[in-house]
Amino acid sequence: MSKHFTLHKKQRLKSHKKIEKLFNSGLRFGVAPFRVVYQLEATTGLQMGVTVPSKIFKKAVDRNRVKRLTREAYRLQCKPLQNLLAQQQKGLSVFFIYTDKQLPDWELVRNKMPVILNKLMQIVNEAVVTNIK
RNA sequence: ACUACCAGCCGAACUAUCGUCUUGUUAGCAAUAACAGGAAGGAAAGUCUGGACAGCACAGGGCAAUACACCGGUGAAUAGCCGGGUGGUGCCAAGCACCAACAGAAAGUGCCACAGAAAAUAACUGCCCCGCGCAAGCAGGGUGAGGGUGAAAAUGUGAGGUAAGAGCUCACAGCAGGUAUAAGUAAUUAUGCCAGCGGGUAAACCUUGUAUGCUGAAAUGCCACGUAUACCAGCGCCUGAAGACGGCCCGUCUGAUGCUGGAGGGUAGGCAGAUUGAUUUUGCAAAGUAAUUUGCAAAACAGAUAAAUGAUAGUUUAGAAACAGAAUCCGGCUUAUGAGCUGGUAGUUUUU
RNA sequence: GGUCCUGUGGCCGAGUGGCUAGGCAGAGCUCUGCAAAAGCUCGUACAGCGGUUCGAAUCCGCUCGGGACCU
Repeated sequence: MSKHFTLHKKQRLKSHKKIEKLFNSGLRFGVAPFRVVYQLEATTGLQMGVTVPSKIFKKAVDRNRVKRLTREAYRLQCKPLQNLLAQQQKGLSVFFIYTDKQLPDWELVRNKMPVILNKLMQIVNEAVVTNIK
C-alpha cells in the first residue's frame, strides 16, 4: 500500500463521452447533501468527478469551495474502495452532485463521505456475488 | 478625540504533513519516479466600450441601420484620460468647489394632460371710432396681449405716441443671427456696425456632420480515427438552380458527380492557436501646465481543457479577516469591498 | 465563452409621457334560518438608484433578479 493519498488526472473522469454515458445509463442514490451517480465499468480502475450546479451557487468562488472540499474528503478516504476494486478486477465511475443550498464546512463533508463510500463498497460486493451466481 | 460619508493606498505572514496543475533536468521502451522552479485579481466580475489577432469577402454605387457630437492635446484606438472654453448649482462677493449625453427647435412633422379666452394659426372677451336706438344692445370699421390660469403666455422696464393701441418710435437691459476689428492653434471672448426678436420638447420622429464589411478562439489551421460518392422529396444542368460581395437593392463575378430539406450513419481524440506583449512595476534623467512620452537600469509575468492553488495542525498579527476565482490577449469605464493608514467634508465633546 | 429578452398587489395580466385597468385569491358587509351563488367595499403594486422632462410604469444610463438561444 502506497503512503500517498493521490488524486491525479487518471483518477478523475476526464472524457466528455464517458460522462455522457454515465449520466444516461448510470444508477443513482442520495446521501444528505449529495446525489451520487455511479456505473460499473469493464476496465479496471476507479474514476470520479464532482459538479456543483450554478443555479444553487451563483458565485464561482463558492462552487470551487464545494468541489475542493469534496475532492479532498474523497482523496483521503477512497483507499478501501480502490483496494476492493483491485481485488475484484472491476472498474467504477462515480459522480458527485452537490444539491444543498447551504455552503458546507469541512466537518460535514468529511463525515458524509465514508457513508457514501461504504454504500458503494456494498454495491460492488453485491454485484460480484450476483455475477458468481 | 470620536462618529458618519467621500477619494486614494493596501489586499496577512511563517512552519510541518498530505495533495493538484505545469516548466526544466536526469532515469526509463513506456507508464512513471526523483530533484529544482513557477501557479489568480484590484477588480480576474459586469460585458458597457476601444483595439490586437483569426476566418470569409476585398469592382463599385445607392438606401437602410447603429454609435458618437464645444475645442485642443494624448494615445494603437475609444463613448477613456488631461488641459481649456461655455453653461448650471452652492457659498454675501472676488474666487473656489462640484456637475454637464455640451451640434441643430430660424428645414419639416408630431406632442404639450388639468387649468386657462388662448399652448402658438386664429377665435372669444376687452378697448376705441362712427351710425342706428330712450335704453339694453345691434351693424360696420380700427386695434392687438388688459383677461384671476399654468411648468411655460408672444423679450422686460420707463417714456413718447394715439380715437384706442401696438418694438409703432426712443432709452436702458436681455436673447440669438450676420459682419468687421483685436486676442487665442481653436472652441471662444471683447468691442463696433447691420438687420431682427416667431414658447418648450431632439434621453419624440428627424436634420447636419463623422465613423462603422460581417463573425468571434466554442474563431481558425493541421493530424489521426471512422462512415453512406448510399436512400427519399424538391429545384437545376448554360433559356442558369444556387453561391459571393453576410441588413436590403442595383450591378459584378463564380457556377454543374450541383444546391436545399428530410430520415439515417459516423466522429466528438491529439497538436497548433496559447501565453513575453502597443506588457507591468520600481528607480533615475529629460520634454510637457497635465494626461502622457522618451532614454538608461533593475525586477516580474499562471496556462488548465468537466477545467489546477486545497485540507489538517500550530504560531504571529487583530478576531487564524472583506469583495471575490484566470479560460485568446491588452487599454479604459462601471459596480462590489474587511481591518489599518493618508487626505477632505459634516456633526458632537473637551481644552486654549 | 458569446448573443438576446424580460421584471406592474399574494397569483395571472392590460397599460400612446398626464389619477396604474381587469380577473383569481384574501378580509369585511348585504342577502339567508344556515350556507352556496350574487352584489358592494378594502389594501405599502410599476425590481433598485440616478438622469432627461413642467411631469416617467413608459425615454436614457448603471445595478440587481428571472428566462431563452448559439455550442
